[in-house]
Amino acid sequence: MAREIAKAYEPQQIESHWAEFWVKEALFRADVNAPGPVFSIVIPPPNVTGSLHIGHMLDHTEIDILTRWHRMRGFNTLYLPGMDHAAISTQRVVVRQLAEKGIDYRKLGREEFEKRVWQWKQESGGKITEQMRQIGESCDWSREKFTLSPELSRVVREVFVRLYEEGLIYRGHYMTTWCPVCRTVLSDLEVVHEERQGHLWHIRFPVVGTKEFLVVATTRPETMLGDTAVAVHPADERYKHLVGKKALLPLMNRKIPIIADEMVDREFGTGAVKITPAHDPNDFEAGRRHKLPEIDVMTDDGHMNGAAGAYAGLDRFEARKKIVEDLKAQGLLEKVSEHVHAIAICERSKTIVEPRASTQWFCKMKTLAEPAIAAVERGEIRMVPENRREEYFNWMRNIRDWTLSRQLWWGHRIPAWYCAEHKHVTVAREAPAKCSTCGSGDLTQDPDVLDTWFSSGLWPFSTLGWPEKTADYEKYYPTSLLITGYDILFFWVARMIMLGIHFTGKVPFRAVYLHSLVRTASGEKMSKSKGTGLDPVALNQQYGTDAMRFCLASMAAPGTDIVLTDDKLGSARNFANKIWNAARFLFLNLDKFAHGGTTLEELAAPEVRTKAPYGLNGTVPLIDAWLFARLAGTIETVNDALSNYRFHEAAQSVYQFFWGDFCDWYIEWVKPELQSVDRERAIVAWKNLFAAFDAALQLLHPFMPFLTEELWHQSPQRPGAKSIALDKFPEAQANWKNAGALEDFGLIQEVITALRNIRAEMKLDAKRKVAADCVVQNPYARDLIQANLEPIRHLATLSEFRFPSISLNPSVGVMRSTPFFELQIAFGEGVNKQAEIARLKKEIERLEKDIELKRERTQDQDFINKAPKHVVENLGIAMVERQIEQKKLKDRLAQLEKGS
RNA sequence: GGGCGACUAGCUCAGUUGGUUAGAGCGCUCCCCUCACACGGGAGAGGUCAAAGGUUCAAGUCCUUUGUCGCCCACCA
Repeated sequence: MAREIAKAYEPQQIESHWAEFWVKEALFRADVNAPGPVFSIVIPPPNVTGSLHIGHMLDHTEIDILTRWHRMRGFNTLYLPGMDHAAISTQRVVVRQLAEKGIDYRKLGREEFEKRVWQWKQESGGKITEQMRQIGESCDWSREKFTLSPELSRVVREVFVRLYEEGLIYRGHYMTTWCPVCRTVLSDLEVVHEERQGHLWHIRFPVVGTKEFLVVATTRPETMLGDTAVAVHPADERYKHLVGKKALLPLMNRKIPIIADEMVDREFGTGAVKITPAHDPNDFEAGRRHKLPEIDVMTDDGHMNGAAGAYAGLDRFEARKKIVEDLKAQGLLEKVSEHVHAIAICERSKTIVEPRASTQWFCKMKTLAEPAIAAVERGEIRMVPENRREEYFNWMRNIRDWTLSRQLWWGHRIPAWYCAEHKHVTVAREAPAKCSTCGSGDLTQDPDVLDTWFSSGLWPFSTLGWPEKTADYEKYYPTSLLITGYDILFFWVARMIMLGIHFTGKVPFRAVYLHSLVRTASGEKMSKSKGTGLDPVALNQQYGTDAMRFCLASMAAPGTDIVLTDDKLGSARNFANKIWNAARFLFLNLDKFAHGGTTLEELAAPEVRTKAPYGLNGTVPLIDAWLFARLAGTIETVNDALSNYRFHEAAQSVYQFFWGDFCDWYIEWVKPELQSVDRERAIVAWKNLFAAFDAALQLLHPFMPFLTEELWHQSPQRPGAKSIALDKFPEAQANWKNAGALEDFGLIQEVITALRNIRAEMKLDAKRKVAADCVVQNPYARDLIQANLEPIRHLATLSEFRFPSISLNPSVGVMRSTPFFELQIAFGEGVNKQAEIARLKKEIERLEKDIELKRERTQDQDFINKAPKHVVENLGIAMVERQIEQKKLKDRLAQLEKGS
């Protein structure tokens, strides 16, 4: 039964096959009744508008690695998938699409528009979950959730009503931030600040009844149309005499009071400030203090409105230009100075936002924040990397009320109704029949929807059935872990903690791992909807999903951002190919070997030869004891690293084990043994090879699920098993640990490397077999080397490996030595003496410096007295070793020079 | 205006609690298409750990200052 196995790993077909298999077999469906400790994780719900971008790829890779790892270790595991309705960005997408078809969404009307969005969601909203299936995420698809589903909307209303009844949600008229492109109010978090070079316009306000001017400085001249006062500091001598008088607002010819207020900074600008209560947060407060009228001069889309007099209808920036021109023409522009200031920009539309007083729904955050701060302080939620804690505390301690309402159509409609007669508010879980205050039946629901993060804030418990005490909720809440990017720490993580504790009395997750962001080569953040990023789907096609996963994992050091490049993906792809080819070697040779009559099952039944303590008598070969000791160490490192979200360390460790240890040394070492005429011996070799390979596949599976699943199925073992994903993660056996074997094999490796080094430096033909001599003083080391004579000869391409009883004569060949052994290849084999002389000189000099440093230290009384004993001892030993080595080299050099 | 992080090999980055000779991948040099793999094998070169002080017997690692870069938070017109 000779097999056909491709020479290079071709991931495409294999991936789609197993992706389909995992979904079809519903392998990852969680069972509340299954045994084992619980590991539950909910996905950071991607936007329904989205397709898989590189940030998701990282998120999802990390989540899936940990999920698969836990599952294989016997945890009752749930990975719950889902999507976010993403109020503002979804609305933007659909509005744009309609506009492309020449349809104005406002003309459609709300009901029709919502219908179109749902329709759109039906058609293309599932893209990202489809991609998640393709990349093999081990989700429980039967539990998939959507934030705007009827089921979760119920939870949203429940929470809203409860918070309202507790007095934590209120409606009021305050200063808010308005985006003229999105045409909605935003929360603080949706606004980003950017330093820009701007201007400070100094404008003359004539003081009524005098010839004086009061000069005010502003960065936004267009807002002056809504000015209702000018303020100076009460103690400012320059202006004291003007307080109480009126100023004439230029262009509008409105008389406005000159007031005194402590808020004014005498040092800034002219020390006089125009007050625009409707368009500036400070001015809003001042307006309240001084009972000033509030004049909103803008429309929802950033044009000047009817209150703006002659400027009505102009775009806000057009209006600014015109106003400046007009002021100049009237001689009222004192001067213009350069001014650097931070301007506020809508995170989504990138337009400059406007401070604007409006009536909105808010949530009081202080009371919610306190227990959320405490939970992290007490360590009930572990935050990784830890330095993010400070950021979290800082934000939470200075938290401000959350603007909940949005002037959008797509989202959770606010469950508040107003009666026609008195505008009484009725907040209810379901549409009420009459006003709760006056009993009127003429009710209208609030047109606004909730900030999309309101429903995402409930995600860990809303998805598990809360407020009902469902089996899922009881079993899987609190979730074990949250993995997401640090860019949404405040948007999402903090709010989940606050709302989770408030409503369930428990933290929503035991740990938060905030991962790195993936950046472009130029260091720019690749984020949702930006379009700057690499396309992971295309890259997965090109390199393989496993390679992508492994690449991301191996770069995902906590706290550092990732720059993904082709060469890195390429090397991960090479690793996948290496694994594939190691398997190919196993399978092809196994087939050949099996013709001898031994069944595959027999060969594959693991029988690790490390049960007895390994020794030189041959009962347990050194190579096996060494490999399984390395395996044990690798398992330990991987487990430890993954427990601490150190993906890069886990990946690196398994990479080194597979490539460096298993392929480069173990396979090469046992190759001759596998073909041995001694069939018993060969069978045992095969069993060990398989046992190690099997463990390696399991170890690799969380990182590279497709490749390992494929190879696991191609392996001849375990009849009846369904998937490696349900197999066990390898556990290090107690008798695998073997410090002696590690050390002893290390010596053998040194011998082989030293021999190869001579060959390479002396430019010997790589294929030419040469004779070498070896002198070992230490009897144990000599026995060890002699016991492994055959493999050494094979791996170092030697014709003969001799152990002369007399010491070696440096004048007859090139040598290498360590404290344990001396090796020599004679000049007759074609080596260059002069090159060796030069090398020796350099080496002696290097040792000289090293010895000198060590000598100084060993003579330092402070060091001897204060450093730990073992450090002092080790240093002494090291120095003596160096001295001996140097002496040898000097002798050798002397003899070589004498001979030449 | 506050707060945080980074600076280690040509490039991209690791480096847990301070302790012999600071690691990896890619790139580079030399040799090899050996019957798993050239997406490979073997052997190498390459670093005064941004700078200056300090603590310590001992500093890439701890402290201070400086420089360069990046990020977050912040209602100064």
